[in-house]
Amino acid sequence: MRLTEKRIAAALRQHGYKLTPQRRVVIGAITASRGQLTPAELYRKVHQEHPNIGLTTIYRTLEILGSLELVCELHAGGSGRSYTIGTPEHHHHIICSGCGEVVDFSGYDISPLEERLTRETGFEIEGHLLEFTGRCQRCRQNA
Amino acid sequence: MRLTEKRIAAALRQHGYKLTPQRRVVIGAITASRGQLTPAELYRKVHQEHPNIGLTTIYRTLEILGSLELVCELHAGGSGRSYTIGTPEHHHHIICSGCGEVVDFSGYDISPLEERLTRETGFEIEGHLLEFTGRCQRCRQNA
DNA sequence: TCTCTAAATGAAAACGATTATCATTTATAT
DNA sequence: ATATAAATGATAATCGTTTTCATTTAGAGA
Ligand SMILES: [Mn+2]
Ligand SMILES: [Mn+2]
Ligand SMILES: [Zn+2]
Ligand SMILES: [Zn+2]
Repeated sequence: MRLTEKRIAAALRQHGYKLTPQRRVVIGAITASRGQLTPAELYRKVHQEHPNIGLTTIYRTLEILGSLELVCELHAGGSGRSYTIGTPEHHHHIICSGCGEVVDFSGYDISPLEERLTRETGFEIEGHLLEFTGRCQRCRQNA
Repeated sequence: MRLTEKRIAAALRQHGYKLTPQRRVVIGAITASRGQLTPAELYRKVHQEHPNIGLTTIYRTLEILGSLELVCELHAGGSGRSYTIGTPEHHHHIICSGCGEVVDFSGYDISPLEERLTRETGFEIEGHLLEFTGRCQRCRQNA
């Protein structure tokens, strides 16, 4: 279940951030996309409708949204950042190498593995990164 | 079990790459390190003993070693690339957020989850990214 | 509704990391 | 020893991201 524009706006407010037109536009664009977006892609996308918005603001907005976990940062793709809309619960991602579509999944409990690692290595686990890449149904059929 | 300099050299040869002094030095430095190294760090490290080596060569060597899976690329750390020595078998990483030490672990079978995802999402899984961050024993004691 | 102020914006410049170019050197096969 | 394709390194170019700073503005309060 993906976050809605309304919820994201409310969360921003709750943390004392102002709800500017530029931020609304960025939130709208992320929410509308099924896939992952780089800051530059997002910029191109919103700049058509709203030429009065700078790339810097895109970066700043994404940083805030990321810190509040309202968007997810993806890592599996090569270099450079890319983002996708967040969800209320902890989850992970599958990313299509064909079209870039991002599918969330949850219900996978990683803590047994964490416990094993703590036992075997002495590490205190702080976080994890789990992503899959693959080909979505549509991309497989078109090939 | 980490790859040795000897094995890496042999693999390079096997794939038709020349074994230059610069490549030997890079391989030696990666093999000697317990942690992750960025290209720039690697450069600093080898430049002391071998001033006749360019940063460009570091990049090129790492790209080759990466493509042959002789080194591992890490993703959990913030921005920028970092590398660590490879192993013969498939494995994953735990990275200490304190000192940067990288510990390999294997024996974790991710395919049941892959099958579940294929069933539920229709994706054909191509690859995955699984990394943990945490604090190693030593860093915890020093804090 | 009007005023005020800290927060936000955007243009520009600065910055760091990575890649491309190209003349020179060199590892390796013959 | 020679030949040659591959590799190197200095430099410049490029790309993504951050900083700076003068200007604008959202939202709180009167
Ligand atoms: Mn997500
Ligand atoms: Mn490894
Ligand atoms: Zn697809
Ligand atoms: Zn440590």
